Amino acid sequence: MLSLHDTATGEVRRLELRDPGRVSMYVCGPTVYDAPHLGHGRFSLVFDVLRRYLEWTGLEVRYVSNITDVDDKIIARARDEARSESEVARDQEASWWAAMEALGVKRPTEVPHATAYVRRMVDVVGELLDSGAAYRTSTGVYLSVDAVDGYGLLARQSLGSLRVGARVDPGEEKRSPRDFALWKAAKEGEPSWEAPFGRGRPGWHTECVVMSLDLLGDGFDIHGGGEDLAFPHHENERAQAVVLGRSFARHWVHNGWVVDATGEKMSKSLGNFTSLEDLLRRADGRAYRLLVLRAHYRSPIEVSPLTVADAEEALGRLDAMARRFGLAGGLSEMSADEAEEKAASGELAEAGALGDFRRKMDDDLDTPGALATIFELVKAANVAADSGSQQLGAQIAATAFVLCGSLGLAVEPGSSELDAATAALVAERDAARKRRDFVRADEVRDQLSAAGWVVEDGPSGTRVHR
RNA sequence: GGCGGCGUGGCCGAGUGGUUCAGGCAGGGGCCUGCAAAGCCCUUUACGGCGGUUCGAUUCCGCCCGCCGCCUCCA
Repeated sequence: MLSLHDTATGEVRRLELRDPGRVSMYVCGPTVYDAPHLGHGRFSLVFDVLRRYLEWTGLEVRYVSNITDVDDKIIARARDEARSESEVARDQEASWWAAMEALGVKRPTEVPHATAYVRRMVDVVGELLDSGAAYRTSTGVYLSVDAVDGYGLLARQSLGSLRVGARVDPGEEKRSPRDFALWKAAKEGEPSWEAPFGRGRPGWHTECVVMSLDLLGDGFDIHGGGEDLAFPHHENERAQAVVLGRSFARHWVHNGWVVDATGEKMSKSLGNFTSLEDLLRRADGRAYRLLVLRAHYRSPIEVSPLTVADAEEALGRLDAMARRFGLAGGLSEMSADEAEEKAASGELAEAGALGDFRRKMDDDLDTPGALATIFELVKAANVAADSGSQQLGAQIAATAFVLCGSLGLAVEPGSSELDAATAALVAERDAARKRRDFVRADEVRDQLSAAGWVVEDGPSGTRVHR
């Protein structure tokens, strides 16, 4: 069974499931006010890999990830563009899913939208008011963090040691600067909903606690997101659950930053971010997945033209393997159990590698180690084939292919479907080489390369792909 | 100020108290090839500094230097 680092304890511990065989996980999704950037891509990939790996090992995963579609920044953008908030949210959500598809991220099993949960949030805010931990002001409803046992757990700091950052806005009438908004009183021209404590809209920290508990139930298994969400966002969600007397996430998982070539965190406020769209225009989405997998999920990753190109080269090595051994399709969906059966029956080679791979993944998702296992298989497959054991090579390669599939890394042989003109050129090159007319053969190769084909000569003649 | 992380060979990036090696990429040499491509083989004291513990530390402890993050919207 998998062990994962838990932010609440600061330790790697075994994942103890609420319901054996079934995993419930909630990952904070995007606020749809702008184009998704590399950081969004990273958390999506990290949790997609976690989800896929759990599924691959035979667990049933319920993966909920929300869309925040009501928020200050959406309102601000709508205002700037003289559009409605719902239009902004709809458009930005569309580019979110387009980017997710390009990255090969599986759709979560449920995607709750904040605006569809306002009723439930109103109920919860009412309960928090009834409990006495929340209070009303002229600007909304706030939760008093002093009323929360163990506030600061996820920051791993005591309440008293948390420095107060921003000054308290006198207009907010908060009792403590760290109190946070559960409900924001309606302002002219902003989206708002009716509530017993006044018309308004929900605060960000309320939607996730409501939706996660509503869909996954008390004591669900994993709550995840980027490291910067640990505090205060996740802490504030937890605070509400504590006040409500409901058991919340059993395990907190947070991923590290994307940093630029100077080692600085990529963020909107610093302006040093790259949109996913920019990256995907320049590079294969699979290369970004590989780049993310090459570092441990809690470490920062450097994304720069250099590291992306490096990942693309490594990906090319995997694709070349698929080409050499004719791997495709269905294999990549083989589960761990099936793979082990096939390894036992000899259909897949290198059974030891399966165990090795799982040991590494089970150790807090050591994806760099898992990739090393895969690349060792690639080499072993090539060595076997080079020494004449084509079949053994193919079995080893198939094992590597299955493991890539478990990480959502779609290894592809590339397209080698030829149009008639290309096929004719290939035939001509073969003929020219046969009669040792290398001048003509080279001319044909140049023509093919100019048309975007990669030319490889093998024992069975010229092969091209792109 | 509080809390936390990091510093590994040209680059990215794992890992470990001690004999042999993470892995990828790039460069160099070789094999194969008509030439390429792909593939394979080889590639020179790698572990921030100073102390300490130890038979032995890159790995443990202390100090120092440097970098980064959270404490405020942020994946």
